[in-house]
Amino acid sequence: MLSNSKDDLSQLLREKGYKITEQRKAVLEIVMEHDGEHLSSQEIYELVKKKYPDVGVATVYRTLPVLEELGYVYTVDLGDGCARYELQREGQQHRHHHLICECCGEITEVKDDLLDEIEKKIYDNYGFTIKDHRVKFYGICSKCGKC
Amino acid sequence: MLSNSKDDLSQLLREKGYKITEQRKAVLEIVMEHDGEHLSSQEIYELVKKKYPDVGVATVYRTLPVLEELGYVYTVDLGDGCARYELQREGQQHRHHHLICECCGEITEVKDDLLDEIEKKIYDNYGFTIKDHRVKFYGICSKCGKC
DNA sequence: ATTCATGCAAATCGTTTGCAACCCA
DNA sequence: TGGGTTGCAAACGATTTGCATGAAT
Repeated sequence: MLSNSKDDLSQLLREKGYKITEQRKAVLEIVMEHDGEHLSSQEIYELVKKKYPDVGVATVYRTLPVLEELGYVYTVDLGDGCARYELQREGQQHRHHHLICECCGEITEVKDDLLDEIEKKIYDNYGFTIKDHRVKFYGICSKCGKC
Repeated sequence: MLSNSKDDLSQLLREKGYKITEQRKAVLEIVMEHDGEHLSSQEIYELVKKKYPDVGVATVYRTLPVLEELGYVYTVDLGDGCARYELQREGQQHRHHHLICECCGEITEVKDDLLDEIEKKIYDNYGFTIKDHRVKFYGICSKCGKC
């Protein structure tokens, strides 16, 4: 079970044979400060830079996959041609789904998984064992639906 | 109801105020020759180039969104950092789902939609009206499962 | 004749890489 | 000490853009 606390970073890094550096702490710090957002690597770099001006782009780009490996973040693909990251919530084994409003662009997270039955059907029909999924729904959110 | 036949291209282009050109016909021709594949813009360009050497990259890149608008293709995002296109099948109102094998990389299409119930639940819980979806399942296909 | 489409090359954008200097273990 | 890590700048790959030419209506 992984914890999202920043204090565990050192330990997790050590376990994987990575070195503990200020830069890695900085990137995690920034990402944790933006829970619920879907920042691109570029945006994360800019935020890191603002707080810690000496950190280079390459470091941020190299750190994000490490944080992903350690279970702190995972990538979200919003189809805009850049890698985006989202904080991995504690106790969440699967990625959650995203509702993307075509009107205002708001991204809502779906807390429920809801796919168990479908995944079973797919196993029955295709012999495909599902380990993870990425699900995006496009439509109109409740706010925009009223207008 | 749209038809996937290449003969309708001229008409659809005309309806939208686009001009009918050999290049647009060529791109559609190539895409139709590769039904079932998920070619990147780059790959489509190379295939077009092979058959019609005078067509430029920019034209292919400009044509694909037009074909998408006309309903001939839609984009698939396989997370490899490039735009991929797939032929839109006749009579298919929603995008189908993809099963991506983490072992051999094979991409299988799921013919059934299976999401109606979930979409209803999401409407009930979030007030979000779903118009389309992108669903990818990652796991192990039947062939790889046996090894 | 007008407007839109094309090909080319240059520009852009996000990301990766090579490398010398640097710092953690 | 010694190998992973960093910052910088250059390299990269996919895609887009400006522009003068060319083709379609």
